Amino acid sequence: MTGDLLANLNEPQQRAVTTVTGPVLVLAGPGSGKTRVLTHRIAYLIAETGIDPLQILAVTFTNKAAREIRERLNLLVGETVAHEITIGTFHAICTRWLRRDIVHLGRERDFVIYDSDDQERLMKRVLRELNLNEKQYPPRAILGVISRAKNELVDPEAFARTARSYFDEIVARCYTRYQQLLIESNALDFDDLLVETVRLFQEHPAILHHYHQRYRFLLVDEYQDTNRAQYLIVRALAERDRNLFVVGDEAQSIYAWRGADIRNILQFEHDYPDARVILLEQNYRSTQAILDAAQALMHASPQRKYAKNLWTVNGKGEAVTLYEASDEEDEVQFVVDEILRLIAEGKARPGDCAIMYRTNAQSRLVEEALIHAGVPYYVVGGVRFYERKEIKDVLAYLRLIANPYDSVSLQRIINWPGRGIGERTVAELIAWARTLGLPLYQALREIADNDAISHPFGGRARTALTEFYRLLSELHQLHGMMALSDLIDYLLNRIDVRATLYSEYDGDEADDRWRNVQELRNAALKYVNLPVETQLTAFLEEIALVADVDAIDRNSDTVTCITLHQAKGLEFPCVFLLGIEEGLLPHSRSLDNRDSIEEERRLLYVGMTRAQRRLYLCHATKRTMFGRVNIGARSRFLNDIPPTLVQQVHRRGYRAIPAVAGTTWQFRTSGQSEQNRRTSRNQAPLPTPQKAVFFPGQRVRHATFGEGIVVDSRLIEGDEEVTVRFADRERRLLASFARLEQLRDG
DNA sequence: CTTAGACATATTTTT
DNA sequence: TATGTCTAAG
Repeated sequence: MTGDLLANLNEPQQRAVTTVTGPVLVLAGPGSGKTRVLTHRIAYLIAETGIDPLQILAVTFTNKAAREIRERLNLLVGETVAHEITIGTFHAICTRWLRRDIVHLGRERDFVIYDSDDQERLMKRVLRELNLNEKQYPPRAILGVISRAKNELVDPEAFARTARSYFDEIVARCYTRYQQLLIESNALDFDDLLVETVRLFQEHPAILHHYHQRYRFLLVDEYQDTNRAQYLIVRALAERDRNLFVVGDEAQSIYAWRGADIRNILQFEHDYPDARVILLEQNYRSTQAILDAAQALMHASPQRKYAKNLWTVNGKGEAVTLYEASDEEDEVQFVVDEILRLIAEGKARPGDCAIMYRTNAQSRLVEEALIHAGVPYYVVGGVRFYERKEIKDVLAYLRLIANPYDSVSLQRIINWPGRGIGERTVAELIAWARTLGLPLYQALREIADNDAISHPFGGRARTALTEFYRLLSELHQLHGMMALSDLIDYLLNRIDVRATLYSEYDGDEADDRWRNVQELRNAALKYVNLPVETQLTAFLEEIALVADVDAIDRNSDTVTCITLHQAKGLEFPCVFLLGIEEGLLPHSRSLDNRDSIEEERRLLYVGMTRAQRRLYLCHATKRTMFGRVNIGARSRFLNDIPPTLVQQVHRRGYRAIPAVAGTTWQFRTSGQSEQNRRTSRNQAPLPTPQKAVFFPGQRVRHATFGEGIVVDSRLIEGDEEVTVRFADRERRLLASFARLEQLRDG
């Protein structure tokens, strides 16, 4: 057994797996087999040391990572055993613990979880209550400060005491009220999930003791991304047995702006003087050429503690390519042409390629160029499913069914579908409820049921509010009474969501949105096997914490377009990095601060180390941003990579392909772009033709270029390259992407 | 209370 | 450029 688990591990990996007790810090360079070490270690603990799987707790940052670990453990120790190990994100695990014990903190166990959209809505309400201007005090900015405060375990009172600036004093007032409203709404935001867990451990040693007994072996992934609260949770859990195993890489810390505290990993040895430190430096992912360039970048950084020296047996490989584009169009065109070339030469498939950029705004051009070339692609991110308006609206009803005190949800749908409760009435309702110190739902109940109470609502408003209350309580009655999918069906009918959507949006868009709602309804079918009472809660929780279909489908053979942040943890044979320019990477917003500039450097490092075989670094000398042409200098980071490590390519006679007249509109509206996104993602697997389908002289039609005549056709690498003369010019297309429609002669 | 046009606004986002 | 929010008129 030992042989199996250690067989394919290098020496430091083996040490990491077999050092069973005491604190261990594993510094894992990119591509060094970190997940392997984590999973093999868990398997080793169980199989070799006889540790009870129930005593193992493994914490990750993403659901994806948690799932990956679980799946690999299924293979290593079998599903039955793997099932007994606690694996999850900080937030998911804390939620579970809080559901059990939050009553000890004076809160209800059926709390809802507010996502950033909910937080923002709540903060807007706070600002209005406090008569503050949203322009002067942007809700997001205030929430950012509050989030940082929470992560540092600073409560509203402490924050108010230490407020230095006028702005902070304002924030202090907002923070106080925001927290009151969260409690009143029986809601926790993401930060609260962590903070309340820390409180639980601090204020109730017996509960902490319970978990000391339960979890004897702790593993934490991506330790460099932990914030203060997460650090304290880990420290509390580990303080008795000290069997703490953390994995991380300070060079890949790119979330400081979200509160991640790089000191947690840098000071691990200080926190645990007896810690074993293990460096994983052998890289299994990239070529030496890629590693050399990436390392040159990092070696130029003034901030390095655990400098790693990555090496690989993969060989030198292709030189890293540097391309200086004249502008952003040239840049994406180069990338797309290069992808087409690699495909045509059989050196890559679309699914091998990833295009990475600093800001989401850059994705639009990329998308257009890919559509234009007929290459299947898919954009990671964008509007997440559960963040779509229609979905959130329906979810708001469901959340109210589970917890009518959820004031954000209530406010969200108080006039959706429209029922004559306007802004004015809502404002008055909120103000009135506040003077009575009642949650909105209770205030509504008073209006509906208590004739004696005096309130400012006469005639129409009063009727509308009463009816709304009756609707909510009717729906609330159904909680736990029927299967979730039936409940949703009932709801959709009761408020006629379909008709509402069709009245709000026209044809195609309404179709789209209604389809989304149905998709939501189908997602609920998954819960059919749970007891009826728990289906809704389980559903809502999964939605709150599992955020999105965070599975990037690597099976569909499509080019991946992705931000650098989201690319962390992924790998692709061919990686194209765009916009490596001053102002974009490092981003202009990071320039005033040394630390944030270094974070940008690490971001580039993360991007570069995603590449397995080919890496392209691109920048443009001229870029249009916000409708203005900017001259962009190449990024300072490129100067840190010696010219000997990159090969600069030039293109002669480049000329942007003019957009085909009358077709650009396709990319203009977001709705249409959404459409394109979907179709391209859902494209059927590539056919691999044995013989040519097209022949010279044949008439064909292309979705973008229109009708044309086939000039030439030949088979290449399992595909067919067709040359077609269109109205404007000749184009070479790959049959599998171009989806040419064959027209009959006549 | 809803609707059209003006106007300012503009990273990254594991949960 | 393109988005969301504010303002004035229907």
